Amino acid sequence: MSQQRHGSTPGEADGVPAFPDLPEATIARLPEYLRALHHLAETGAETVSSEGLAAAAGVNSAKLRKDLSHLGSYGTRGVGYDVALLVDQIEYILGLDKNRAVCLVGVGNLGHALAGYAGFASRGFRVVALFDADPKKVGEDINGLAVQHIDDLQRVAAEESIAIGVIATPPGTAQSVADALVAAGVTSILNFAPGVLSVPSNVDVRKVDLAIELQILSFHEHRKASLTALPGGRVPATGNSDQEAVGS
Amino acid sequence: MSQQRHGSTPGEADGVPAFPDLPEATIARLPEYLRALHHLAETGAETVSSEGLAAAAGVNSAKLRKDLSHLGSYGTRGVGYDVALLVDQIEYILGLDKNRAVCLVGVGNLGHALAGYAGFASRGFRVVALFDADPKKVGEDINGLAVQHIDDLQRVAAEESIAIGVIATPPGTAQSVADALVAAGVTSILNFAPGVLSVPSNVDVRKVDLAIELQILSFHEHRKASLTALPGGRVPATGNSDQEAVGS
DNA sequence: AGGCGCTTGTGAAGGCGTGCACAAATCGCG
DNA sequence: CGCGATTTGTGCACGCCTTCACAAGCGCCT
Repeated sequence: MSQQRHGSTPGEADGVPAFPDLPEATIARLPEYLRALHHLAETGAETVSSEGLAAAAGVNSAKLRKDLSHLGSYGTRGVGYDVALLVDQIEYILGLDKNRAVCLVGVGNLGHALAGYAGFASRGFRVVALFDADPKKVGEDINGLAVQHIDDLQRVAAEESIAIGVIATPPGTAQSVADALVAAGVTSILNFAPGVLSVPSNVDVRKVDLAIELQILSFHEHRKASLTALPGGRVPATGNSDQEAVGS
Repeated sequence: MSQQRHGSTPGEADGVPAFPDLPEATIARLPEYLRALHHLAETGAETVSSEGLAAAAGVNSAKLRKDLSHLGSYGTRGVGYDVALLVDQIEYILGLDKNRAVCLVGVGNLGHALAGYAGFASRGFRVVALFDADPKKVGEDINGLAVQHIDDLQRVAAEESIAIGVIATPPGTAQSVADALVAAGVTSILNFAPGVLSVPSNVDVRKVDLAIELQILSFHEHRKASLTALPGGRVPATGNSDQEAVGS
C-alpha cells in the first residue's frame, strides 16, 4: 500500500511513522502468524496465500488480511505473501530482533519448568537471571543458570538491562515482587500468580492463570451437559473454533 | 432479578432456564471474581459492594455489576452482594461443584510442573491421570500419581469419566494427542503446545502459549522504546491497566 | 500485447462489549 | 413513619472488532 516500500529495511520507511498503532486484537494474533510462518518456511514455501496462512494460524482469512494490512503489508495480488519478508516484518514489529533479556522470579514448581522452557529461547527471548527469596534455593543451578537472591534483583537488572520480568511465585508474594521489579526498571511483567497486581500505568502486565483456564473449560462442560440433557438434544458448537491465545 | 429466588438452591429456578447464556467476556471474568470472593470470605467479610469487589478483581465496577446481573444476580441495593451466596452461585455456573477430573498428557518439563500445581486442586479440579509416550517415564511417580502410557488413555478416561484433558507435549505430537483425547471422549482441552489443534466442533479448546505472551509484551516494549525516543516524550500508558486473563 | 484467473486490500455493515449516568430499591435513623 | 444515604440494576450511546463482498492489481498464457 501507500508508496512502494519493497526492499527497504523492515520498518524503516520514508514518511511513515515506524509505528502504525495496531489494534490490540491484531497484536495478540501476530505471534501466532509468526509461528505459522516459521513453520511454512521450514517446509520450503516461498509464498503463502492469505487463505493458506489463515488456515495455518487458525483464523479467518479476511481477518488475517486486515491484520496484515495494518502493518502496511507486503503482499502481491494474485500471488500471496512472501514468507521470508513477512517473517522479518512481524519480528521487527514485535521487537524480536533485539533478543530480549528476561528474568524470572520464583523458582518453585512452575518457575523451575519455565526456566527450562525451550520455547523461550527459540522465539527471541533469553532468560538471563533467576531469583528466589528462599536461601535454600539460592545457588541452585538450573539449566546452567544460578539462582540468585531476590535482593540482588536491582543490581542484576541494571547490569543486564532487563525490561521484562516473569513472576512465578506464590500469590502472597507476587505484589511485593512486582514492586521490586518495577523499582528495578522492569516495564513489562508476565504474571503467573493468581491475583491482581497494581503497577504504575507505564508498566504492562499480562496474566496467565492456569486454574482460570480450566474453570472456563469447566463452564463449557457444564453448559454442554445441561444442554444434552435437554429436549433440544445435540451439542450446538460453542462457535469457538478459533482458539485464540489471549486477549488483554 | 426476575422473580424472587433468594434461598433456592443455586441455579435451580422455577421457570428460568438454568442456563442464561452468558457473554464469553463475562465467563472469562467470573473465575477472577470467584478468586477475589474467596479471598474476601477468608478475611471474614459478609457482604461486598460492587465497587469493592471490582477493585479486588481489577475491573470496572459497572462492568462487574453488568456481569453479575447476567446470571440473575443476588445483590441487595444499598447493601451489596452476599459473599457466600455469590460464591455458591458462581461455582454452580462454572460447574465447579462437580470436582472435575482432569488428565494431563506429556510429563516433560512443563507437564511435570503442572502435575504438581497446587492451584488446580484448590480450585475445583482433580488431576486423576498422567500420560506420556516415553516408556522411560511410564511408571514414574509424581505427587503420588503414577505416569501411564498414552495407549491406556482410552481405557482410563472411560473408567474415571474424564472430560477435560491438558496437553503439555512438544508441538509435534500435540495434534495426535488431541485426536486420542477426543477419541477417548474428552470434550474440553487445555493446550500448552504451540500450534493450532483441529478438533470436532463440539470440543472446546483453550490455548496457552507462554512465548506468545512474552512476544506481546515485547511488542509493547518496542513501542514504548520508540515513543520515548520521539519528540512527544513521555510514555502514555497502554490503557491496559485492566490485566484480564484471557478472552477466547 | 491482450485477456483471464487469482489474490490482495478495503469500504461498509453488523455485532459485541464497555462505560456512563440514572432510576429503582433497600436500609437505618430520627 | 418518612426521609436521606447508599448501592444495585440497566437503558443508551459509543467504539472496537469481525465479516462480507467487491474493486484493484498482478502474473501467466496464448
